[in-house]
Amino acid sequence: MSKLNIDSAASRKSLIIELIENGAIHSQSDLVKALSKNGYKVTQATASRDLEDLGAVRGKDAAGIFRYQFINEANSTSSNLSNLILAIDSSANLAVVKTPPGAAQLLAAALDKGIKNGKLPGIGTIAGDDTIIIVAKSATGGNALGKSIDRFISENNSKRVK
Amino acid sequence: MSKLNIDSAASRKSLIIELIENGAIHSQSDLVKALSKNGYKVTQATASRDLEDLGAVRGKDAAGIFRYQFINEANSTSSNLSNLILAIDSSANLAVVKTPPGAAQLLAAALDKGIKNGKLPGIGTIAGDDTIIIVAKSATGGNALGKSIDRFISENNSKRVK
DNA sequence: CATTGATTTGCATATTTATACATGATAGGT
DNA sequence: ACCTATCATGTATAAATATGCAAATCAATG
Repeated sequence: MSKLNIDSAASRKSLIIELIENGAIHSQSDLVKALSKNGYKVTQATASRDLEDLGAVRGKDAAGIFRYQFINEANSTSSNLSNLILAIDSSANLAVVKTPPGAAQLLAAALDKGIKNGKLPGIGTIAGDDTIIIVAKSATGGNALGKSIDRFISENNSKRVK
Repeated sequence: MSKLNIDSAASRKSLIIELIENGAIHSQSDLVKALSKNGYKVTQATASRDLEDLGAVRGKDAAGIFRYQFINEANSTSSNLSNLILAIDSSANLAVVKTPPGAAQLLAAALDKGIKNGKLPGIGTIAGDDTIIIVAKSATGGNALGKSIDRFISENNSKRVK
């Protein structure tokens, strides 16, 4: 794990989020091609699974063209924060959490509580729209912090995400 | 047209909205069966087209089970009200407009303006969550009112829905 | 009520997506 | 280092969905 971004699964999903937000993914084979251009060689089966994990669905846009897009998170948000964690990555003293669009602030609020309580070994967070960066206490604590976050959110929420 | 509700397309779509909101539709063949139980005999192809028209998409729910559901309307809402008209039906002095869940109030506000301006031959509206009833001036004006509504909304908004 | 143009639908099929199973990789525990 | 359990992935295929085309239906008009 760790290192900057060459570790398959998590970073691949981050890329998929970007690709979808750019509106460029019309089918799973599209996605396979786009990933391939960026150095990720996976098959349609993996694309299908990734999209499922990310909660992306295929529907026609305003122009009547199929695109993958993110479904309204309102449903899952209410009960289960762990649904909002799409990927956790780390580097040196940082952990990086990807969320569905718009969910970062909400999830970051929960992480802040964890830090305040001493349940998470971090010293602070910043959240954008779909990404949260959490700063660890130690210079190499990013990786461990990522794992703590995963545990923290899953313990405080009923169902664990697959 | 008109009559109460035995006219295929529009009322079938209304039913589909209900079925989806009840969370009972997991696939298009599910939908074909459910429609059949309610007296609508259509094939999977028609189900596919109806779902497309309604903007419903298939994605896994919190429990990991596939369900059809409505996509976040926020996108289309902003620019184009005609996207919000899913079906227009009429009976005697009433026109009935179906919208995606939650969009009825918004669309009704626009219709109210049209009435106020004299651009729509109606005398008032009531809106629920996904349905608007508009009362026509004349005892048989529902049908014509429905058509006026369609025209009114499409003229005041850029793109016409398919 | 015949004609025309537009809309809806089914049929058959192409396209797309999901998944059972097998395999290789990874992490933990002893 | 070995064993074991868990997870990620590909392969092959099943399941589900979209769509070109033709037939049927409907609306409007003379």
